[in-house]
Amino acid sequence: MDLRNRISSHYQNGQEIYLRNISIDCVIFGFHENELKVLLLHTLYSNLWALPGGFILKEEHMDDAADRILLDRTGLDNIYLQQFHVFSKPERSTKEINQKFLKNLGLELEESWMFERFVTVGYNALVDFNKVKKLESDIFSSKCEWFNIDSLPDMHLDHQEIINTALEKMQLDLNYHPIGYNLLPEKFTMPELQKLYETVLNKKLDRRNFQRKIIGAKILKRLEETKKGVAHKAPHYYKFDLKNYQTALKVGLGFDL
Amino acid sequence: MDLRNRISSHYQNGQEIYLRNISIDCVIFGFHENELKVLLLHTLYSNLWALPGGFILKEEHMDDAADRILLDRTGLDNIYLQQFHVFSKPERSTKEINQKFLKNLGLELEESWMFERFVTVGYNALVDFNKVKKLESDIFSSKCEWFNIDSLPDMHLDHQEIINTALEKMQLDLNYHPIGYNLLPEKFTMPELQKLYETVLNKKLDRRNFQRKIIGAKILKRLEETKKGVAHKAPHYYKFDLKNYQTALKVGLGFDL
DNA sequence: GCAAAAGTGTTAAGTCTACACCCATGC
DNA sequence: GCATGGGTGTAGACTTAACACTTTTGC
Repeated sequence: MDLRNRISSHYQNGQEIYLRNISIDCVIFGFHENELKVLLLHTLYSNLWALPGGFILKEEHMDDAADRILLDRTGLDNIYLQQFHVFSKPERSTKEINQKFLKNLGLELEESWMFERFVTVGYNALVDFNKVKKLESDIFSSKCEWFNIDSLPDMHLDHQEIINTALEKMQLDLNYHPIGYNLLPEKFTMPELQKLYETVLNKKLDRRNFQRKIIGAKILKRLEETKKGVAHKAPHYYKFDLKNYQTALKVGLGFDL
Repeated sequence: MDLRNRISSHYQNGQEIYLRNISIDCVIFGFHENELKVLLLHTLYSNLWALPGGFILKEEHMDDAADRILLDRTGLDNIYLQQFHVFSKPERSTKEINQKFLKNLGLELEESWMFERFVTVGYNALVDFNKVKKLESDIFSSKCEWFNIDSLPDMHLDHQEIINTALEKMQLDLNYHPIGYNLLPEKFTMPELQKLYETVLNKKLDRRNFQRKIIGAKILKRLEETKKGVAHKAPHYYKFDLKNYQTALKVGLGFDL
């Protein structure tokens, strides 16, 4: 089935398998070369970029739908994914915009469940940039790429607002919950972890105090192994102590950074 | 139009005015005689109690829908209402349950938009128990009553879980945001405010430290007037300094209690 | 005058911030 | 051997927790 047919079929029959009026958009953060990245798709029907999103199957838990969307785009499984906000402006997507998009693809339809209003649930995900080998666009997009958080392209609908809210939410969460697992490689150095926090929080942290606090939280295990090939004292590698990390996710860290 | 007709019409034609597959449930907290209360409706179709809920009109912002629901039940306007979580278990409401409920009302239907699965968005509201003069049930319920948070009756669907989550969320929020406005009368004493915090947090707080912190947050204005008719030193009345209160809602209090 | 609860201040413990020195490595 | 950046300790500032005494009021 060619792309046009698949899109047309989605517009004409999607309501048979998906819930109506509700969608999911994922803000997938990655961390690479000391920069915070977001995963975006280039839409086929406009010159805009969109968040990876999708719909909820009729018998599917919404969280599973978000997992599925993430898996489809990145091949990643078992990711810490959380809903953070519902976006529900009535004008956020309209029949007119949708018809225009379809027209750009050479399709025309009078009625479709896709023309109805959608309320969208925003999900946050933190993934290991390096583990993402596959980047697959969906049927509405041609490319799937990482963008630096502070040089984003023009965005589809209210997706810029969704990203802003996701970032704010993540910064708030940082004060309670650890991050890093899923976002860093399995072994990492303390300065790398600190860079991550600094990037997400967008502020400098004291190296010594940071180390003391994180160590105090007991979410790390220090390895004997040190990083090789650096022109200075070799930093230790650490990995997360998954058991304590999970606990901290639930009960919080107990301090601010 | 009698009640049965109204319900029947809602089941048969509701989809013309409401979004499908998505509903709203409000956890409305009130504070009275040192106890935290929740507003519940007694369902007509079962012996269970339900959260005040409803649906989103096709051209309505979801937040407005929540406001409307609250207004309809309590007559209260301009309430601090926030979405806190989306509940989306596929089995949380089923066609079978709905048909059973209808049958209890002497109605029978083969198909209805109401038989489809619903994802529900939980909203938190804090209201002044004393300002709520009107308590109006909706078309699915016979009574609208306050219940003590720790002696709740048997609940409809997953509404118990929704209340639990709402309470947890509110306890978390307390560490960042002030509460009290909307929940207390316009003038209140410091011990009354403290009781409110103690009740919501479910723990004792030191009277002196509490006072110092709250005063330090500058969200209160002390009045000259004192409470009369108490067999001990008369406490001052306070009211909220709305301007600073609003700021604190956004930027947080800056301390834990 | 006594019981009950409000108002206020102080001290000690704990936490956070800021800062300096030493150490290991590649070049 | 020197430049770079990692590893650790500590003093001072600040915040928080614990606690006691005085005040006002109704009875």
